[in-house]
This record gives sequence, C-alpha cells and structure tokens, in this order.
Amino acid sequence: MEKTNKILDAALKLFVEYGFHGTPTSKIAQEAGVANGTLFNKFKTKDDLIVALFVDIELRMSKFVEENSKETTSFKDTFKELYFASLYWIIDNKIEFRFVQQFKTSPFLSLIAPEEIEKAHKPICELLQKGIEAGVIKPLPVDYLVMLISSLIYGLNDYLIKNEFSKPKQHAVISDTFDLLWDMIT
Amino acid sequence: MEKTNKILDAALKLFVEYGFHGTPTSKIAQEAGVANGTLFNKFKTKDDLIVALFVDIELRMSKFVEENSKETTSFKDTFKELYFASLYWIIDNKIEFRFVQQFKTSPFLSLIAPEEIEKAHKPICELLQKGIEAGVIKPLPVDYLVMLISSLIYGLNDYLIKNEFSKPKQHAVISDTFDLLWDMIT
DNA sequence: TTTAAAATTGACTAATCAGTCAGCAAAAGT
DNA sequence: ACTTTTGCTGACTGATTAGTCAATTTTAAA
Repeated sequence: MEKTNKILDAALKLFVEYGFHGTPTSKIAQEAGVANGTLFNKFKTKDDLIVALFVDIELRMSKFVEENSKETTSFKDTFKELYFASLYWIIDNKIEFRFVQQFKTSPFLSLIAPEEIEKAHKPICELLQKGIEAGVIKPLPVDYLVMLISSLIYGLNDYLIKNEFSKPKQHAVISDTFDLLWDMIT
Repeated sequence: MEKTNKILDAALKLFVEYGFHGTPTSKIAQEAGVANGTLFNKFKTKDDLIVALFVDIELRMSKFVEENSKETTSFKDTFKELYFASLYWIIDNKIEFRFVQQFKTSPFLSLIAPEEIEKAHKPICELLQKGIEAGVIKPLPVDYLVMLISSLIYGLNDYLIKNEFSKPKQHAVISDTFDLLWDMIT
C-alpha cells in the first residue's frame, strides 16, 4: 500500500475518533507507520490532508455508485438503483461517511469550492431532470428534490445505525423508505 | 448580562467560525470580555463548556417550540404548529443550529447521555403516538417517523440557507414541504 | 558499478494552549 | 467599621503542536 494511502487511512480513523484538531499529525504518522516528515512531504499542511481526504472519499463514493447502479429501461428502477447503491455504500463505509458529515458541518467546508461539493450530486440531478421531463417526477426544482432525497438517505442511515437490525430487516426498512420517497416525489 | 452567558455567547460564535479545537479558551474569554481565569471558574474544563453550550441551546429550542406552538383541536394543525415552530426557531437561530449540527457529528457527542439527546424529541414523539392511536398517522415506529420528519426539517433548512428566498417565498416552500411530509406519514 | 535524484527519516523549534493560583476587589454578614 | 466570603483577575507553566531540515536510505539512470 502506498504511503500516501496509509496516511489517508490513518487520518480517517483518527479524525472520526478524536476530531480534526483533536488528532495531532504525529499520531497520524505513527498510526500510518511513517515518519513525521513524510506526512508533510505528501501533504503540505494538515489542512491540505483534511481536504484531500474529503475529496478522496467523495470520489470513492461516486465511483462506487456509478459502478454499482445499472441503467435500466424503467426510470423508477434506474432511480432505485441509484438510491440503493448510495445507501449501501454509506452502510458499508460508516467511518468514511461519519468523516464526510463531520467535514460538511465544520469550518473546513469553506476550504472547498461549492462546485466540488455539488459534483457528487451530478448523476442524481441529471436523472431527476429526465424524470421531470418525462412527466414521472413532480416538476419541482431539482436541487429541492435532491435535498429531499439526500436528507432522507442521511436520516435513514442514522436510524439504521441506532437500531441494529438484521440484514433482511434492514433491507426491508430501506425498501419501505424507498416507497415512501417515491410516492413523495411522483 | 451574566458573565456565564457572555462566555456561552462568545463560545458559540467562535466555535461555529473556527471549530471546537480551533478556538482557544483565551479567545473565548477575550471575546466575552472576561478574564481567562473566569472562564475556568464558570466551567471546569473546555469540554464542560462545550457540553454546557449544547445543553443550553437544546433547552432554548425546546422552550421556544413549546411556547410557540398552540395546542389545537385538529391533530393536523397541532402537528403543523410544532413543525413550523421548529423550523422558525432554526431559521432565526442559524448559528445555534450550526453549532448543534457540528456538535452532533463530532466526537463530543459521546460526552452526553443518549437520553439527553432524545429529550428534545419528546413532544413530537408523544404527539405522533397519539396520531397513530387515532388512526391519522401511518402505524410506523415512532422513532422512524421522527427520523423522517427531522431529516426533512434539517434538509429544508440547509436548502433555505443556500437559496436566499424572500420571506413570502420562504414561507411557501416551508408550507409546501409540510404538505409533502404530511402526505408521506398519513 | 558509479552517480545522481528522489524519497524518507526523526530530532528539533517556535509557537500555542488548557488550566492554575496567588492576590485583588466587591459584597455580604455581623 | 470590621471581617468573611465570594467572585474575578491575568501573569504564569508544563505540555503539546504543526511544520522544518540536515542527514540517511532507496531508487533510477548512466
């Protein structure tokens, strides 16, 4: 494994556990098994590391969702694919998602251009636009729809974490929530 | 104004701007116009201050919602009162709400007993329970319903901040969102 | 093999921070 | 008026931190 990735990995783990400022760079280097100086060789500053980690995670999530949601002939099914892929990534990458949440509510968010943050919403935006044009989805502003959908996904994720359901039960809750969501936007 | 409140006020402002660890206690004392030592006289540690601030804000929000939502004879109207009061408090107390969001996604959350966090949801839980018993609300788990409602409120708040609508337009969006929410849970 | 370039190291530093404490000031009690 | 209690102050400290850099190792090139 590349040292850069080892550092990102260690940083992720420690940031989620102790917070951004609560985690010294020396601890990150130690956890990653590299020297103190190597960290600053790979990332100019600690802030750079934090931002790089955020961008990396967003990219990994986008890639997963893209690769794991098949395009189908039915609009509803395509939308469902996207919904499930997103949720499954979040569920399987709890720590990554906690970091993203922490980052997005922190002052570090201002270090990133708004376009960069929006980028993750691009596939869903495009799909919704098509849905509206096809008359399937209610003709509401796309960013409003994205808000409705993503807040529901985030909330559902928190709910699933709090209640440790069995896999089938979990799947049922996710599926039922999709139906509620679908009824809401169509 | 009490010195304790001045400290809480200064801390709130600075925490939201620079983050928890990014804000030195010395700056908080300075901003509050009190001596360094006074801060530690009022709050044993910095962590104590952070937790006290969170509890204080949650209390203020609960009090506002309670005082500004009239009980009506119609279940729907009572529910609507609660929904609007919550949203209006959040909109008028953006900084407080940003702090709450930052706190809830931070490792500091573990310093608080889960019951303390749930306490803010008590009124809505009770109301929903009644609504289910009266056959108005879908018979879903109450904490699931609370999740649906609060995630929508949080999302809507973010949406309203991003799009700086005029007051009437803002009210219209809030009202329309209520209708979507109502259809979803009944 | 020799040489040059690139990556890695960890001891080091200047700065910063949370929390202390001896003393001062203001109330409150007698 | 005198004493006691309480609240407040800010200079101080020991510990910690982000980031540096000269020296060393590893890799690549000739």
